[in-house]
Amino acid sequence: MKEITTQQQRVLDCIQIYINKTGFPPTRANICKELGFKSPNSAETHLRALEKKGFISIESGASRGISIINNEQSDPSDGNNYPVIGLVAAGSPTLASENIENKINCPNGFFNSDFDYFLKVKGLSMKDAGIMEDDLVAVKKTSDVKNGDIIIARMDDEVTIKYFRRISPKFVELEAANEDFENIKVDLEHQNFVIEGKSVGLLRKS
Amino acid sequence: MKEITTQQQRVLDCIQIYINKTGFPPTRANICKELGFKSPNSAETHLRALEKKGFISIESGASRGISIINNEQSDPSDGNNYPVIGLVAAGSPTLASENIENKINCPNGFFNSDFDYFLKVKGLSMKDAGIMEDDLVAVKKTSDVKNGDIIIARMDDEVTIKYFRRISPKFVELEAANEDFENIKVDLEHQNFVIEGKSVGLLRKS
DNA sequence: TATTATACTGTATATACATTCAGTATTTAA
DNA sequence: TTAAATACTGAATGTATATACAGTATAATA
Repeated sequence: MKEITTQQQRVLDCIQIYINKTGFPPTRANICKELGFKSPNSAETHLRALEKKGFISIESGASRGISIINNEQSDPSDGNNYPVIGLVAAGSPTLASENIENKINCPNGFFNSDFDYFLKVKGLSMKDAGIMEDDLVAVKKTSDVKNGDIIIARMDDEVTIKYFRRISPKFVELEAANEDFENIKVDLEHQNFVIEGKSVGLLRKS
Repeated sequence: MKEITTQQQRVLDCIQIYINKTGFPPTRANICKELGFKSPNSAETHLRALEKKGFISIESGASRGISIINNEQSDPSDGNNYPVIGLVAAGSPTLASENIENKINCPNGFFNSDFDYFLKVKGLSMKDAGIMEDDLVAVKKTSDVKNGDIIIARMDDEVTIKYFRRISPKFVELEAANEDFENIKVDLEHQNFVIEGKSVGLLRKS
């Protein structure tokens, strides 16, 4: 992160205040009015400078397409706000902001174990375990899992939620809770297999 | 705050998710793309309905001028305590202290609808709906239920959770979500039948 | 010394967007 | 049983908005 100038800071503050007031970012004209500029290009150049320095991102062509980049590393669970992450076929359920759909506030000790995020389930592969489409599974990040645990695993960029079963020192079986799905036998030596965490609870909002 | 429809809830969720992802609200076209509408007017009318009902505000003429109105009055630190009531074969799920197993603290607006208590489920009659033994169903006390709703009903002191279906003015059918259970046909004129409430969410603590 | 970044005014324009109008169909209240 | 609300498609339009281009001026590099 490079040095920010006084004027750029004023523009950045102006954007934040505008969002707080209205709920959406300002246009170039809005910024000009707030800060007394007489040309939209004044705002434009400041925005480009702020983007270049990494303080904001600008979506090309989109009106009001400004978003402030938050460099607070503290996030994932700030206070008791837990991120909701969509389960997509490809890509890992990282806590990167582009994967976070929203956040849910939970009191301390809401589930029997602490947890790190909610995973929004796609598909019905665990329906016999009572896990349905769009259910939110409370996931604790850990690789310490036991037979019968419901785990979130990643194989070659594909993320799945399944029952865990160790069948030999070098083999693991992932069992679906749905007779329409076949079990997956994982060769730990020759396959790219990562245990992201395990389910410690479930939330359904309907 | 008036009742929100399913489609309006989808639009509202879509807006929130879009803001969380991008940092700014969607256009009508964005909403159409997300939800599969083919005309921007589909989004427009939903937005007007949501505005009329007080869920959002729209700034006239401004692009992306949508902001979600947050009316959670109480601060997050002191959510409400909701009683957990055991579903027992006999006896009604009243809020009498002898029926309350414990209490669970939930922030306001935790589920999409407000609710009155958690019902601890016994048995697997609703397993195909993803409701398993010992699950906690968030129950809203109401008799205003539609076909397909999951309701909590009482017949002659026996409390059950089932799908609701009105089959004629004088008959109601209670459908289990489990092929091992038979549907129950209720004669409204000659049977003692009370709708205690409906399910608006679910919580599983394992 | 030439170059780059900062900090503006002012004009212009393609397009992104809100918004209206005209339909169709279904469901729900009065 | 008429009216209103819901839930859409499809087309049209004025304007809100991003963004490029042409300047001017100062301070900070290299």
